[in-house]
Amino acid sequence: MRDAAFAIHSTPPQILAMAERRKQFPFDEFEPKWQRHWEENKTFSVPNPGEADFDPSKPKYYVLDMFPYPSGAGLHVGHPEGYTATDIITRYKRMNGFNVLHPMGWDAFGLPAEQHAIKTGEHPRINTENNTNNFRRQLKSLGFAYDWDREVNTTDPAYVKWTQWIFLQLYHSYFCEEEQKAKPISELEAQGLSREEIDNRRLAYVAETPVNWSPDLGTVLANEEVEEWRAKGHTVERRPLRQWMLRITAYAQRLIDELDGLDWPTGIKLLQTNWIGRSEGASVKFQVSSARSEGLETENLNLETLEEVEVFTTRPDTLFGATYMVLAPEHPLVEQITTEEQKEAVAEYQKTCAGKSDLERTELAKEKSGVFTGGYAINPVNDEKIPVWIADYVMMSYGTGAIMAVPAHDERDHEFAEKFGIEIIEVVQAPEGTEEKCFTGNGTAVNSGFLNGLSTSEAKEKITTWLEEKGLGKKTINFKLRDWLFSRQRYWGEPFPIVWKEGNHEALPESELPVLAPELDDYKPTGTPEPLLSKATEWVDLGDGVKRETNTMPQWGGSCWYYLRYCDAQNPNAPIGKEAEEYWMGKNGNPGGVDLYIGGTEHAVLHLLYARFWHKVLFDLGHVSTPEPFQKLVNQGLIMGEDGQKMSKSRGNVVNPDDVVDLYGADSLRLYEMFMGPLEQVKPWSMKGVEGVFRFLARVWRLVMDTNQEGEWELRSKLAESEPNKSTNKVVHATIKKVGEDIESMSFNTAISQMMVCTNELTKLEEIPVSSVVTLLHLLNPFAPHLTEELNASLAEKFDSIPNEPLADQAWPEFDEDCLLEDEIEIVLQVNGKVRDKISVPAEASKEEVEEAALASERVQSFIDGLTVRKVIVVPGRLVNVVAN
RNA sequence: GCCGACAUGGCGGAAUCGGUAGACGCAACGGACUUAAAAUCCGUUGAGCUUUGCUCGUGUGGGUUCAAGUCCCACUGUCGGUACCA
Repeated sequence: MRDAAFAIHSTPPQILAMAERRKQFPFDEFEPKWQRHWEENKTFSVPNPGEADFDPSKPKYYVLDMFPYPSGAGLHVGHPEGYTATDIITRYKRMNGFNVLHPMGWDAFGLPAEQHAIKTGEHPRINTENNTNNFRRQLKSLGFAYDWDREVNTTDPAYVKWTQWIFLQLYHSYFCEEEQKAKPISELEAQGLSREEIDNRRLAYVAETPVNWSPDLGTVLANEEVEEWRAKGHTVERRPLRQWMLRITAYAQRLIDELDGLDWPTGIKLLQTNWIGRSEGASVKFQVSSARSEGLETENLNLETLEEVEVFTTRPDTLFGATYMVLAPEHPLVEQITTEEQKEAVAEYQKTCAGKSDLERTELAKEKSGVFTGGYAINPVNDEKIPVWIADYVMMSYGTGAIMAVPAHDERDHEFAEKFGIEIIEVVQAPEGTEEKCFTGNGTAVNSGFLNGLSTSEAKEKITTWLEEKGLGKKTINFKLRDWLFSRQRYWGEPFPIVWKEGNHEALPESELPVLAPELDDYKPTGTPEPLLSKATEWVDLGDGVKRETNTMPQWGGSCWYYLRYCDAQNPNAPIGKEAEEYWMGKNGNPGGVDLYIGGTEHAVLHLLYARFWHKVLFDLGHVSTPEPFQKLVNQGLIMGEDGQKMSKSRGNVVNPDDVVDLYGADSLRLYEMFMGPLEQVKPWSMKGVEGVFRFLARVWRLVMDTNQEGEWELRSKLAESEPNKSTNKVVHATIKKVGEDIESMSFNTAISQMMVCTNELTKLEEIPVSSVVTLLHLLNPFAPHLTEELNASLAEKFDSIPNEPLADQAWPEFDEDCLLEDEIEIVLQVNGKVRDKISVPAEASKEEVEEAALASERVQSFIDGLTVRKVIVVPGRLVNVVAN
């Protein structure tokens, strides 16, 4: 997936200079060696149900990384942060007897490859392949435990086929409101609906809509993408275009409700909920004069010439205070309503607005603007004539594109009314003590006829019922979420499996998938909204007036379902086989299939929302067995530059992982990324910090290895097959306990510090028990797999008690609670909450005994001398607090 | 403006349920080893003071409690998201 754009980098010389090349242990020899070992032995390949070697007795665990967009810049240090975390979990779960699925792949469609193709004339596939190879090399050099047999690439024809297949599932489905789920379109056909009626209900449909069009990129862009490309100097303008849309709004309610059962950060849940933006209110119908009905300007209304405008409001209780109405400048009724005198001003204003993007409209939002249309609306509650304005603070794309304006109780309306001298009528009395110029809270209805005296919530209810009875309105729920604009005019994306016949779209049969784009002579944009693929006239024209759809899908298409493909990556007959889907994605009593998903927050309302939508459609249609794709989500925090600023080429603070691996080895990079601080936190890079963990790994190495006279590495003479003593056992078992618990809670930094403590203890010993060392190597293995495997292999060669088997294939150590018990416990003695002394008592001492010992303390006595002891608080195993005055 | 997250030594951070604030690492300083340096090893390192010890100390101000980094109220600052959504 694309992340905040990172430019090409290599670590700047000043940072490299800090790290002179010192190899305290030969990581450059054993790291590639173990990587080769894992690759040749397919150590981390995991079989599917039904395959040889599949062990059904083991529980499954699916650990997923957000797959990268293989940019030309290569990995940056942010990638290995999340990847190391999932890798530790993977290795830990494997050692704990799970079948672990931990795959990697490439989100490889996208504009940068196409930009490269425009420049060089080279097919984007070649550039993509080069970049992918580089990314794969980099990831392998970090020793991640991926099952590379399951590698997927969204641009692979075998993958494109199933992305298109899923699009067709959307195309062939509609959303059944009663059952709140997707159902086959064939049901509507059976009901005898017309072609048009059916097309209007498909989950994938064609509509004319205003979009962000960039002439020099030659494509439309999602709202979220506009800023990024503008910053790179491209122009983006708004214009209406006919586009493919996906009906994600049908799922708005479920996308909110079903977040409930997910183990996601509350911030992300909130972000999605706000993005979907549910608001409850009422729609109200207003009669509006049209330009032809001069009558409205007088007292004599000519009802025959009235138009009807519907508005949405969350405050129907303020209807009596609606003193004007505003239509969005693009509202279709504006033309009919505008009077002859106002025509010129209105047209002028519309023109100004049309040239602005949403963004510009917002930037200029400080000052309200608008124009009176000359038309009037009738307030249905009191038959008052209210002026109709157009203003760009009303958006065509939300609600009905029209509002009733209540200047007394809405800040925007208030500002507007003040500027243009429109009447302001108070209809909600604020509670005592509230002094606001424009009260927007809940209060008591006043000046509101039959609503007077009611509380805001009662008034809302009463007016809504009243409107419904009169047929003037009804209770309505509105969502901010818009349907998903799903087509792009670029080349490097999946073509739609659609053809056009006599102005109608038609799906290609499954047998014709994948539909692949033809080679082009040049990849330059057409300069018009005509998609690039339209240049391939032979490919487009299928004869008999049948033409191919020339738009392509956005990058999000491939990333919406890649986690499913990993489960059954080679399946030629389906996107995912039933048995594989049920095993890896299947129910464990959880709504989500993937057990752990780690990635950045930048996809909170993009990929993570889109993927949930597709998954729900597939669930409704019976293709997957859980309603949600991702059970547990964790966001890793951004890694800042050494200067505390965001890493960027222009600041010269970018760190290239290749350089770090070169200087300190992959294990050091992995360990440092985990030792920096809590995974989810934003934190600055420090080359000195890398050196710190490098020194720790060197200490672990020297715990086992020593140089002989010839300067060769050999096992240390202090190692012995002896029984560890009590205190050694205590620290080792405490480490087993803490590291296990910390991995489970993803507190990797504290797990590492405990292993540092343990290493320091073992280093001090005159005779080092190999069993303790090997236990430490097990614990450290998920973090620093190369070093630990190498040391373990060396030990196994010499000592018979050590199994000659890679750590990755061994079980996670268990701790013995008895080893953690102490004979004597240190008790802190406080007087009035201040620490005054520390005593040692037997572990089994009773409360009374501890209290007695505490009061016997000379130091305590000296502090309570002359005072009366009021209370003695004994916290078993911890402290005694003597309260005296 | 709104929403969210965060605030602890010179720095990154630790502190499970309210119970010894500063684990672990970095940096700094002192020592050992060395002809010397690097590496390594050992030690010191929150601040202040009248230094066997005492006082202060987790953004600010208040509160609850025998006891507050942790809980409650109010505020300030930093970062992130979002923005005329009726």
